[in-house]
Amino acid sequence: MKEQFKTYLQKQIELTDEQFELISSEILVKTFKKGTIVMQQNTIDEATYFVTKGLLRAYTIDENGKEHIIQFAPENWWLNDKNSFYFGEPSLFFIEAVEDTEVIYLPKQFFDTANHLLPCFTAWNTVILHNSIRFMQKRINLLLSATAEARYLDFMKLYPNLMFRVPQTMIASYLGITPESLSRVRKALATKHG
Amino acid sequence: MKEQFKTYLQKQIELTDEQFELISSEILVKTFKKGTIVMQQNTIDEATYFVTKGLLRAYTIDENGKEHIIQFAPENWWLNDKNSFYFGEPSLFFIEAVEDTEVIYLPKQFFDTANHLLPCFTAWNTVILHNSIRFMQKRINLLLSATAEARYLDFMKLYPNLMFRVPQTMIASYLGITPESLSRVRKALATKHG
DNA sequence: CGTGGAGTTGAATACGATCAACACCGGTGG
DNA sequence: CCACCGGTGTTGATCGTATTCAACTCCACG
Repeated sequence: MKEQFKTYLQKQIELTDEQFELISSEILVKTFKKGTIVMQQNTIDEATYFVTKGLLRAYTIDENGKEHIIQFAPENWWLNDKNSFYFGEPSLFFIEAVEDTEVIYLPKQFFDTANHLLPCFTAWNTVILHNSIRFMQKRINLLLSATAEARYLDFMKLYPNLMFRVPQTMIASYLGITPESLSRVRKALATKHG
Repeated sequence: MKEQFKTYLQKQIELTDEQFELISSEILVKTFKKGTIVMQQNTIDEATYFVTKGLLRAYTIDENGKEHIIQFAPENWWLNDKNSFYFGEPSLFFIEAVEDTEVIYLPKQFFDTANHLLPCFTAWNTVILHNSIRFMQKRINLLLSATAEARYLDFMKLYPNLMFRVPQTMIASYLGITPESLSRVRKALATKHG
């Protein structure tokens, strides 16, 4: 619920309870059952999701019907489709609830008012954006340069907890390989390290 | 020179000549001959480059000595290594001048003062960050889902001018394939379309 | 118990990588 | 003016990694 989001924010920036009251009128709490499509491709919905419980994934489907996962969003992660959220264009992704999930739904104007009322909010949000770019640059580099095995090892280091929450099929589609290939990579690693 | 940067900024945001004077004291003009390494990997330099003339590329070198291009930056593009620029950690990339190049060199404090003196600068900078994330999300999706040929076609649409400025070897390493493969892709496309 | 989805394994295939040779072009110096 | 050179791109032959398609196991859940 909103309480958890407030706690999170107060850990990140200076924020009184009163200030939170002012900005929180814009936000909604939404829950989704496992497997629900939270957002369809090619739709416009100028909002960001903040996950308070559960797990979301953003993915595309190519012309052969295969899914490709752009990003996972577990607890305390942000997720949005930039095309839709920020530029008002049709979304590139689908967003789906991988588990039963609860999110804070933040329309664009939430950010406008937060930026107005809380000077430090802007600076903090900028850090998040830079950090997100840093992560994506690293991911691009891995996709360009690393083998399936190396990418899998990196994934395990980056999201140790997701390993046990996400079916292997989805991990494979995040890594850009088939589920069969991932299975073989895992087998090779297992025999390698005993 | 700085004049070109001013013109660029004034097209983007409200900015008087006096305001530009105030913020421009922080910036430097630098030039690099073709082939110069502008920034080494694993160095810390908290600055951003704005290209006024020429072309930069950001790339990594893997353990086999192969290069992988993360990004090109032609005229009026921004380029930085987030690790170094924003987080003060050793850089992930090399940056090299692909052509004789002139840049505006913007230390981190330039952004601090610009944010202070020009309220609209922050908002505009945020748009740039969101846009850059959008581009990277799209690139990740392509790397996950598209064949070498499809990625090449997308590259041509996105950077029609770079086609003729960048050696094929570099395009290949941006696309994540070998120069030989790119050559074959081009041949296949040529025979396909006459 | 059965049923269906997730994961594993095997065999055949395809796509891009690798290694090597060669063509082409622009620049340099005899 | 020509011979040489190095860098860039092309082509061919072979190799390797991941894909595809199919069968099978294993649970979780009804």
